[in-house]
Amino acid sequence: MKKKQPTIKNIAEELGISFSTVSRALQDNSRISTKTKEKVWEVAKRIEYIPNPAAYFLKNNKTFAVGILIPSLHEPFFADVISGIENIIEVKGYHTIVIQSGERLEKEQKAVETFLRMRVDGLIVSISGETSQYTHFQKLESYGIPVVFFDRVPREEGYNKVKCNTKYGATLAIDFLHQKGYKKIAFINGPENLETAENRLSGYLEGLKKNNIQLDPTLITNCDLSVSDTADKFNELICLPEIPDAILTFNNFTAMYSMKTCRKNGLIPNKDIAFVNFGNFPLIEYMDNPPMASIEQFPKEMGNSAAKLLMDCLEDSTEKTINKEIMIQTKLIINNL
Amino acid sequence: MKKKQPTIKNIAEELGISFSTVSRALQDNSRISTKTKEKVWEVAKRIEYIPNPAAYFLKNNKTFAVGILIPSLHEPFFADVISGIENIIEVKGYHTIVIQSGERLEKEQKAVETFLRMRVDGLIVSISGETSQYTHFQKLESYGIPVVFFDRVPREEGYNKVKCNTKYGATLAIDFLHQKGYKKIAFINGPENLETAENRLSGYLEGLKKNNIQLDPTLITNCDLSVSDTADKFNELICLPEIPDAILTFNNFTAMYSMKTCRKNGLIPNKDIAFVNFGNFPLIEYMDNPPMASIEQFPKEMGNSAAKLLMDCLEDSTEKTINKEIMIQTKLIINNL
DNA sequence: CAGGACAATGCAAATGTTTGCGCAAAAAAC
DNA sequence: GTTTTTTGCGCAAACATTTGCATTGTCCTG
Repeated sequence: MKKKQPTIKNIAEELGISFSTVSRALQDNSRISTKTKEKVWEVAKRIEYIPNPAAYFLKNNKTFAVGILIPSLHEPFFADVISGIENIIEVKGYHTIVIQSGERLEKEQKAVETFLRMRVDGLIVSISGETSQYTHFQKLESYGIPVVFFDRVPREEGYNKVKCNTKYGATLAIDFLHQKGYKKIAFINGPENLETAENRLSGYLEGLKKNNIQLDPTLITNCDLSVSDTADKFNELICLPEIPDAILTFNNFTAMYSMKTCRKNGLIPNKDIAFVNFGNFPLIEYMDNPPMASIEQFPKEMGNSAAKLLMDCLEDSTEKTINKEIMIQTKLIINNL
Repeated sequence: MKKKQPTIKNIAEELGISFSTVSRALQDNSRISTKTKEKVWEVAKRIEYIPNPAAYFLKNNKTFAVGILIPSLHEPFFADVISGIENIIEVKGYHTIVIQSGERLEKEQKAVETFLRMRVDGLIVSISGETSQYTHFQKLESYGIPVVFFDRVPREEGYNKVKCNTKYGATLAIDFLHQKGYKKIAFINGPENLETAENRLSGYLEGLKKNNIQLDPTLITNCDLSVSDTADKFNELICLPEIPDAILTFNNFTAMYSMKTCRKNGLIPNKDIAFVNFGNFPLIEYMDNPPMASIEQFPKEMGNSAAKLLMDCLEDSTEKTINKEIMIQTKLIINNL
């Protein structure tokens, strides 16, 4: 059975003073004499008193819990973002609760319910590949729980967003490939409902125009990020009358999946078809034949920014929620073989 | 500002009954008439009442929170274990709080403090590479908070453990390599303080004996799981008068790190030196040249077992804590190229 | 030496639940 | 028609904490 942890009452009894005095002493309130405070602190330390967060919440309506809602822990990008978030919030006394949506809208909605039940103070979210309406998040806002979206953000206005300049990244990728002499550059993009997919596409288009490459719409395709669909889309591409000589992929996994399919078809990645991907996979340097280049999205910075923005929302007690958009730069990293 | 979520008082006021009746109605208590219950349920649903967990905790001393303490989220093994845990506990109404120790004892101790502060109901732990004393966990037990260790467990008796039969796995690996004709099989093991490292070693030794391979102690080395130390240990191995023709590594990362160092030295993995590793890396199938074989540790099963054991501890209100050891089997997976 | 000022502390209410106990009214038993 | 049982519900305490207000004691001032 669970033994109770010490409370301020235990301290009060031991010192023969009232527990309200103890409470104030622990808060270093000026109304309590230094002598009493020191006695209280001594006892508190000795019996290893830890304030009870449940009681604190009842009075102050604050849990110091931040919910993190992401598609999957297995994508190293998100694991990095989490580390970035934690670094910022832990020094402010907050802790995190992570839930994975698994790219499913239904699980995402359930997760929001869970966060509501747990009374988190705020939420940091990257939406699932299926999400295109945001009513479940509006419920949070209606209770005054601030939400910060990162990377995969709602398409609508009126939300806190930390975005990544994937449009620019896509253009960089085309520049790079064009300079290397590639002409038929395909794009396996992510789900159309994701704004970032749209941005990547517009960067891709801009890159083509800039480098005077003729647009071929058959080279552009969207996948649902699953293994099978990525493979299907890759197979469609290499069945075209003119096989692409380079492919840009939505993330690490679509890169991996399509490179595997590439090999299965007897084609050698980066030799027969050049690969460039979004998201710099930390293990890429341990691959024999990684994508030729990757668009680094600086997940740690994104985590930092998202966390800072959320902290601002939580500390600024101004009535209206902040609605800020932050843009993180991208960079093209050439994976030297 | 945070708006308050509805309470049972709101329901009581709306129906003009006392809130204790509402409480009992929500619990489907037999003392309340069906008619009243139905009215209560209707209102509760309409105003989207969610019980306040803080208030519940004050009365019942239960948070329905399970702490998970792991070395790193970036090791896919642990990400899989987490999914395994969640599948079990979420149906029982629990949720998880994950903290990474980063292989550091100090962070691990701090994490335990945090879990204590948050009043988690129980804890699932895989200890850091630095951990060889367990006093910080004993404090948890002294408050009656059950702890289940998995994979990396304390060397001492008297704890709940979900282990993996890595000893058997190591023997399987030697069998495999011997059968393939390898004779000088090196072993880059993990930190000596980990019991699982000891088990892997004894499986390695048993495998050698079983296959009549002469033991060469210079082929056995321990690393601290960092990139640099792994590389160092690999370099030492290939500076030996007799270079090993095969290497068994402690986990996915040591495999990756040493394969990279291998290539840096102009040697081709699996051609000049065969690689076999513990932990089946999910992305291994997307590598051009993965380790020749991997010892699958079934992380999802481990997560399931650990979670079930913890649930047993939490539900069995028998005074004494259960001290159970569960063994998960391993399997050698040949990574077809 | 009464009165006020001020310092140090205690009381009690409030937060949202659960639950033992008690109380009324209706139903059943005599 | 009185007593007993049952039914249905409310009161209030308890959980750990914070905080507005009240209380006590001491010292100073007029």
